[in-house]
This record gives sequence, C-alpha cells and structure tokens, in this order.
Amino acid sequence: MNDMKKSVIKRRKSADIRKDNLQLILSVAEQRFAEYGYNGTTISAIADQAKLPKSNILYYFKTKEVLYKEVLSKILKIWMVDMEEMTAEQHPKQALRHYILLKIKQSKDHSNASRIFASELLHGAPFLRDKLQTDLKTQFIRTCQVIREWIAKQWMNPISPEHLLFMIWSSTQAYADYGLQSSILMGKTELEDDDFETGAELITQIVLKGCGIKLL
Amino acid sequence: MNDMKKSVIKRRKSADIRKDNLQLILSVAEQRFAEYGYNGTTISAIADQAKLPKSNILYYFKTKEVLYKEVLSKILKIWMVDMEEMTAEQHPKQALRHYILLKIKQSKDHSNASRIFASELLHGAPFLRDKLQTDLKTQFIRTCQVIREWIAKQWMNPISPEHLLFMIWSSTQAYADYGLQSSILMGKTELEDDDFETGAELITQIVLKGCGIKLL
DNA sequence: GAACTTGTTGACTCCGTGGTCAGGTAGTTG
DNA sequence: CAACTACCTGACCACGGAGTCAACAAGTTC
Repeated sequence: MNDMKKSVIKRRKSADIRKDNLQLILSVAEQRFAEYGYNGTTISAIADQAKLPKSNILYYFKTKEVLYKEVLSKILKIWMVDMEEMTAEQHPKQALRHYILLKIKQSKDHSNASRIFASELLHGAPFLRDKLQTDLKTQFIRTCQVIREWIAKQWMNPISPEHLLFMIWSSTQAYADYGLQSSILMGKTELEDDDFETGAELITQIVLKGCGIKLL
Repeated sequence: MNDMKKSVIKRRKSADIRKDNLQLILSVAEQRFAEYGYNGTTISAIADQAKLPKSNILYYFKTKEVLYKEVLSKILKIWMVDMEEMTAEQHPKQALRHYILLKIKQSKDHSNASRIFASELLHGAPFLRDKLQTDLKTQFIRTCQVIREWIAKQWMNPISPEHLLFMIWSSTQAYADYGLQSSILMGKTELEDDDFETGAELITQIVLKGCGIKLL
C-alpha cells in the first residue's frame, strides 16, 4: 500500500515539486497577509496552514520579506492590467462601464490580493513605492491622457481625469477592502453576487451620468 | 535655574499630569498605529516618540490592546458624527454636498484616525466588530431611510441607498487612505489643499448629477 | 548504482517585544 | 512634617518569531 502511494502520489519530478510547493505557499501566504497584514502574519502560521514545516517555507523563500514581495509583485500586475484596455478610440460609455465591471470583478475574485494592495498603500507603500513611481505612474498618466482626449472630443464633461480615476478606483476597490463592513451593515455574513452586481451597476450609472456622458 | 524650571514647569497638579500624559500618549499612539498598523507598532516606539520611558506608557495603559482600543473608540465617534446631520427634510443637494465636504475634511484633518479605521476594517474589524453591528449599523439604517424618503419625494433617482453610501464613503475616505499613492502618481510629495478641494468638488458633482438630483 | 543535485526537517540560536515588579520621587492632605 | 497617594522608571523575565544549520531523504544523471 505504501508502495502504491509512493508510485502514485509521491513520484514527482523535482521541477513539479518545486512548482507545486511555490504555488501552495504563495497562495496560503496571500490569504494570511490579506487577513493579518505583514506584521501580523507569522511564517509558522503560513506553514501550519500549508501543512508544511516552517523550515520548508524558508527553503523556498529565504526570508519573510522575500515571500511578501513575491506576493506583492503578482498583485500589482493584476491591479494594472485592466487599465491598459482603455483607449481614446473607444467611447467612454463602453470603456468606463467595462473598466468598472472588471474592477468590481477583481474585488470579488481577487479580494485577498486587493486587500494586501490596499493595506500596503495605507501604510505608505514601503515595499512597492518604486513600482508605483514607475510602472503604475506611467500607466496612470497614459490613462489620464485617454480621458483628456474624450473630453476634447466632447464625449464627456471636462473634469479632472486624475480625481475621476481615484474615485473609480476607490469605489470599486471598496468592495474588496470594506466588503466585510458592508455586509455587517446590511446584516449579512458576507457580500453576495448580487451585491457586487448592484454595486457595479450603481457606480457605472453614477459615474456615466455624473460625467455627462451621453448615451450613443 | 533648575529651581525655576521646577517651579515654572514641573509644578503641576496630579490631575494635570495625568491629563497631559494621557493626551500625549494617545496622540503619539494614533500616529504610530496609522503608519505601522497594530502589529507593526511597538510600545517602545511610542515611548521613544513621546519621550517617555516604556514603563510609563504601561503605567497609563495596562496593555497595548487597551491603548489601541482607546484610540479606536475616539475614531468611530469622529467617523459617525457627520452622518447624523443628514435629515429627510433637507434637500439632498445641500445635504449630500455638505456631507461629502465634511468627509473630505475629515480625511484631511484626521487622516491618521481615518487610516486606522480603514486598516481595522481591512483586517476584519477584530476590535470593533461589535460597535459596527450596533452603533454604526443603527446610524446607517437611519441614513438609508433618509435617502429613501428623498427618493420617494422624487428629489433624486431611485438608487440603492446602501451602495450610494458605500460609494460616498469610499471615494472620500480614499483621500486619507490612498493620499500617498495619489500624490506619488501626481508627482507630489503629499496632497495639497487644492487636491482635497478638487476632489470634493468632483465627487459632489458626480454624485449629484449621477443621482439625478435637480438643482433647486 | 555512484556521484550529484534538490528537497525536507527538527533542533537550535538570537533577538525584540509585551508585560511585571520593586524601589524610587513628586505631589497631596491632615 | 508625617503619612499617604499618585506618578515614574530601570532592571528583569518569559515568550514567540525569524532565520540557521546539519543531517538526512528523495530525485537526477551518467
């Protein structure tokens, strides 16, 4: 029986072992960091939850900081990718609607990642200040430019693109960050699919109308 | 010289000493907790910054948790008080504009408090879940009711009061929580008075228009 | 299957942190 | 000024967490 187990389960190539373990650790770490923050998370806790000995975690990630940064770097990508899709050629009605929808979806499907990102910003972005100043800023400026072109084409009212983006970010992000608070206030244990939909719909409506975007 | 110091500076009544020290400690603690979170803040760090020995902090606050809760309890009050002003009799145009302005002001003037509150929610509100479920929820329901009456009076479009409040909260709160990110993206070292004003103006405009609130 | 690389792990060290305590000093009260 | 209370603080302790290490097991390569 033990032999069978060995041949069926344990016979893995080194490369696979590595891949699997990295994946497992990263995923557990993401959960813990989201829930308890960087300082509130211990390697032992991650180890326990991943059902691996602590030393094994340290074997794959030299330090806690390395592990955290690894988690973070995946997150920034997720966070930025949706923005790239907006172009000046699109009409803001579709573009913004689509963007808001993606953002809400992100809050729902990657709530842990979103929350880690938020927590990082909240405490002064000690670990990803550089990336903000380069990668995100570039994309931010580009997107502001897109909005400015929409304004020039009179597809929407002349409003500050920067602050508009902040508003969209924060109100969509809130469904991840403050999902718990929201559900408590609405007397639920957690947000349901419906809530995300209603939220997306409301944000879209208010933003479109608020920006004076005419229906095509 | 020393005598003079003693008689001028050090001759304080016990009651005053107590008051002053409590105040000092709470204020320093608020700063540290905002910047580094609960787990990232050490009593020694607070002590150093307050220029008091660690033991002295522990003399006034038995444990770190007690100190943190003390800081928190002040915050929830600040956070809730603005909401109370909105009533069904007011027209939403003035009421919402006023509320948004207050909220932004809060993000500016009490950014530390705001950030601690946000961080607390982000990590599941371990210390103020109870208060949310009682105090804040009561006020929340009341305010939703106010909005519902506005809708009934056709002063604004029929939209979910709950989600509208979430949207207002998050977008105003963002100026505290993500102020740093924002300033980085806009190439500043920190947000200026102008930014808060522009933000408040933009949020107000978008929300009012977005809710279909007619000008009187 | 021998030499080598990669993965695994328990025992250990080191250090920072929350919290205690005992012995002080400064204000208060009769 | 004597007795008392409130305030102050350095020395100390216990604990938990990050990270090391050495020895071993499992896969790989020829």
